[in-house]
Amino acid sequence: MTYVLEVLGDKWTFLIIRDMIFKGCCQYKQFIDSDEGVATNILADRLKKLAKHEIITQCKDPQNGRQKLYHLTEKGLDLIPSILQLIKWSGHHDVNTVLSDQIMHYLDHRFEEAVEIVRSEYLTNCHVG
Amino acid sequence: MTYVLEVLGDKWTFLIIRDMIFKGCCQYKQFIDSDEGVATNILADRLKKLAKHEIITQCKDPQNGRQKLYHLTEKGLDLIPSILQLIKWSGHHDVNTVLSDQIMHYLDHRFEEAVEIVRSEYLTNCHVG
DNA sequence: CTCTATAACTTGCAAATTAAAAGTAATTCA
DNA sequence: TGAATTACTTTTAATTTGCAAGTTATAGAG
Repeated sequence: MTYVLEVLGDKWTFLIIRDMIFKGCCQYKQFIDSDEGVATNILADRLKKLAKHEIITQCKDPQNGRQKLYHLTEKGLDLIPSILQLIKWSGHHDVNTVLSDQIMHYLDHRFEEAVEIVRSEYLTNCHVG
Repeated sequence: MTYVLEVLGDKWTFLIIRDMIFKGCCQYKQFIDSDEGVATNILADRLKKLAKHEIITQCKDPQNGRQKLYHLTEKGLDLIPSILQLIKWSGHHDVNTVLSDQIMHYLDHRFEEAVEIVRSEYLTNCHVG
């Protein structure tokens, strides 16, 4: 539990992982352009930290040598249930979090399926082994 | 999701809620004495914030007028699934988090039951309506 | 082959936040 | 009445953050 906090107990770290899972973000630029507005030094620091904890991997884009690609590891993907539970909580208790009836139904009654959908969607879009 | 971070995106807030759920902490002194070592000003600030968001309630102890009692609301109790998912993740990926086979089995295969057990145990120990 | 653009950082500094220590207020118990 | 306990608040120093401005490496255009 202390480890979870070391890894996730920070706003920006959390948002980075969320943007990877749900927006398919995998480049430095994409995180910077994301609506949250993270500072460049903070982003670099958090990406380094996440890589150190093996939650993400960093590699050169074979198509474009000046870009790097960030991808979630299995350990990172295993955070999907936790994040979905938090989204579910928001759906129930935060007026500003408006989720469709279908999504709420999945979260409330078919949680494991929801996890699988999010996971396989990520793997499809980010086509990594 | 932004709301979750506003509420939980902070190490100490998270630890306070965890200590309430799993250690039955309900007094200022208990949080201070807890192994984590939170500073008094930070604790006061976070308890105020949690009360403002209606995740906990604050009331005078009828038995001892100089004490206050902090209790989780329904909204706060609804965080149990999120926290259990994080514990489950720790059990799988952090070498320092050692959970018994029985607990891991519950988290992996009977998650809803685990949530109910933790919830009703809290309600029993903290005997609030 | 040079020149400009782009991506991914790093550095420096002011501002905000946190931690540690000491102080305060209300209540209880001797 | 006076010491102890609980729940804070205040002060100050240290740490962390956010912003702006560099820096490095690669790509593509001419």
